[in-house]
Amino acid sequence: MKKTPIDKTDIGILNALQLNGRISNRQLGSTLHKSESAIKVRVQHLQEAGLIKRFAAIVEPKLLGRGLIGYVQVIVERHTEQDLTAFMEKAKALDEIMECYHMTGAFDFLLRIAVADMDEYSKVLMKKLGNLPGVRHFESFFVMSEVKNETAYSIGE
Amino acid sequence: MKKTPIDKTDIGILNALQLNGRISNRQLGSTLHKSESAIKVRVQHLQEAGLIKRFAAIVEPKLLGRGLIGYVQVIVERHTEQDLTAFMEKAKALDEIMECYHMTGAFDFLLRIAVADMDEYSKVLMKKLGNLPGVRHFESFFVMSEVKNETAYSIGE
DNA sequence: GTTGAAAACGGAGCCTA
DNA sequence: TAGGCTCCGTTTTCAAC
Repeated sequence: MKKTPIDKTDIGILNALQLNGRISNRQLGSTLHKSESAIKVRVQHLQEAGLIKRFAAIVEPKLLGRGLIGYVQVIVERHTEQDLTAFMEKAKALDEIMECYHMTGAFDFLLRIAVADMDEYSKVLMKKLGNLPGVRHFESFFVMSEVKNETAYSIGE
Repeated sequence: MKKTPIDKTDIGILNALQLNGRISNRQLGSTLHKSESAIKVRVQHLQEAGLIKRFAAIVEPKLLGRGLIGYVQVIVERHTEQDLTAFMEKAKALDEIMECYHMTGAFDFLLRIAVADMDEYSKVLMKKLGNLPGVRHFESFFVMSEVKNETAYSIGE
């Protein structure tokens, strides 16, 4: 069905496609010394195996009215399965929450919020995050400047 | 030179390309009621204007030996420009640091680290993060499970 | 690999503000 | 008249055999 082990060619494909998701199979083949068809089936397999989740255009939120990025640490009231899953379901549904992780340590969830400005953040915090179920405590931290934001994992193997 | 205002067609293009970066111009045109050529020049303009930063394959780090994600809060010794820029330059150069933000509030930088496992994290912390210049304090938090990780900003205008 | 289909590219001409 | 569009021929890429 699918090949689990990854070889050097797959690594080359993954590294290249992470940097340019629109590179042609032919061009990939010429740098990796494989035929276009060989590249094609490998890319398909990488997608079916879930190594490539999707192809996406990476946009600049600053230029699209989502320039304020905040990270929010969340502590919930009780750590029952119902409460945790209820929180997670609601978090997934909110457009302003770009990322949500269940964390180890001093807090339970870490959220990445993207909004236009502090006015909107204030509204989101009160009207939306405030209504998330079972929350005991929020603490917000804001991004002043983005030093690095890399989507491409450098794969060496 | 370039068109700053974004219209409804651009919004449609951006929303679609964020979800599928490999959708064809022709297909985009048919849903947005424009010709293939019109879509093509708009996508070019969106790239030149920096609204689209790049196209990328989004991969699954768990399947690529980068399954442990940690967030690290960093407090630096002094907030001089030299110290801050020195830290940022070094952070940018480290492959394990996928994201680095200069933050407001109780700590100075937030790092997203992707490594294979706790053994590797321990080494990275001591050998690499420990050598970042001017650091006073680290605090690490780890992702137990990823509830949501969205790269597509929903653009409404 | 080869071949037919599909998509991208690039230019000419049209329409509108 | 400049910007944006459509139309269409050419080149490149895709996809199936």
